[in-house]
Amino acid sequence: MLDLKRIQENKEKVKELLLRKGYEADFDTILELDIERKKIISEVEQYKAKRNKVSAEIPKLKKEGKPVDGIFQDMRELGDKIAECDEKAKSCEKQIFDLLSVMPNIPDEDLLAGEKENNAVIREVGKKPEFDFEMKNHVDLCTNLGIIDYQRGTKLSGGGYWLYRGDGARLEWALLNFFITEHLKDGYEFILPPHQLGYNCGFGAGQFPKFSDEVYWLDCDEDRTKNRFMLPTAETALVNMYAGEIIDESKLPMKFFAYTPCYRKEAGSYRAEERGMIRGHQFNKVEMVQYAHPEKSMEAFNELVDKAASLIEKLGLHFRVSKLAAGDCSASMARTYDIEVWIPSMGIYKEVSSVSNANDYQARRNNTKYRDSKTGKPAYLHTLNGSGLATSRVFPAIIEQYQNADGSIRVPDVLVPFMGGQTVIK
RNA sequence: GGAAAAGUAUCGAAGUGGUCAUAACGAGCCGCACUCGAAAUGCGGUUGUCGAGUUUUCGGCACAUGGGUUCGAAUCCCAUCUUUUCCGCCA
Repeated sequence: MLDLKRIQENKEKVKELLLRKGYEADFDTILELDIERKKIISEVEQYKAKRNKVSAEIPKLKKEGKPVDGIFQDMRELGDKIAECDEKAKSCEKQIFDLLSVMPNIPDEDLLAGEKENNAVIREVGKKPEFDFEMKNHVDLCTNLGIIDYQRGTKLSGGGYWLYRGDGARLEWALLNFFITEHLKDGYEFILPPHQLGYNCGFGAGQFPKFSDEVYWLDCDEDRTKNRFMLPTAETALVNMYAGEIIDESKLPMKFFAYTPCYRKEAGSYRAEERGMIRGHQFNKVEMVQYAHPEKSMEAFNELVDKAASLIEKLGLHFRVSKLAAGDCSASMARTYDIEVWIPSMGIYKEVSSVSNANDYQARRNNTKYRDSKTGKPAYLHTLNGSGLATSRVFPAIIEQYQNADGSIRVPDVLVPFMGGQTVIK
């Protein structure tokens, strides 16, 4: 949710920044509605003040035995006026709210305008592995080893689902355990949230109302605000934990991570060209979230980027870090860096982590505040999130980058302890 | 899923149509006094939000949420949510 005050004070600047995201904002309607709203409120408050004053006198008059019928008549009329104004003010507020609800976050000023083509690689780690044999893709490797069962996954649930089997399930679990262990070392609190969330969580995270078709809905109420959905990322849960609360400043930053599967419809996506486990309807992910003081949120952001990168680095995978152009950041985010791992068979880098700073956008939507020690007043805090990491992209990268000539897979050193000492999958 | 009870500030809790909503009473927290210091005691302060002025301020709204009745609702009525207890089901 954007700050109406910031729009009032810097209309053109905000407009320009949003345009970098490819979003053409119309603020005039909203600003007019706000003026109208204030006018009505000023008016109705005078009526209400009068009603309160008169109401307080009625018991006294009654005690003195004075007639009050005439006053009741006047008050009834005043009551009607109040109801009418309240109605109008509410309508203005609702319109303003609805307009603001669908506006994306303002990108940070240093972001370039445009889409993917303007993303900038800011860091590259390791080298593309070279093979002195004919390299295979992860789908063939996994199928031959029997560690991923695509066919039976499809049999159970349709396209975009697979089964992890045997050493495959073990490798997946080892990855998750490795991530969890690393985050615990860094002092993050481990959370296992519900996978089914209420509408308000989707709204708070900024996914709804605009992207409510991208998740799986439970229940059948026609009114989606009454239904629950399967979370598309643990961020949706973590970022709403403190909705409506005022957090003591001394508790910031608060650092969490959660493991959940992520459920996504991925309707109309690139399924055809993305075989295997690159894009599924259900994948495992460990997600990191920080609640930060606004002045410290860049610091938190850098920490999250470094954490995500260090996980891949420890796995010994070749990857790069990209700073996304404004238009490639998701709607809720002011700034995003992607960590992309090399998938040899595809000849491209694929996102394994997306680290973002929402600034106060999510906090405004779900009303999460901290008490500022300087002013003593509550203020919106900043929320940040980053995958740490999504296994479904790391897994194929490991399979492909660690493949041997005979089709077996060497287990990355850091995972060996989590695989019970096993060093090769064959 | 069924039944009953409950939801008021940081916590416990009183208020059951107007005079007791910033909200009694108790505790916590902050400041001051007493003290060499602490404890104890005493005094004062301690919600959020919106609007108008912006140096002191004034006013509206909020008693789980949303409606309704009324000149007037924490209080009466309806719906929803949550919690607790009991019953049912269950890993």
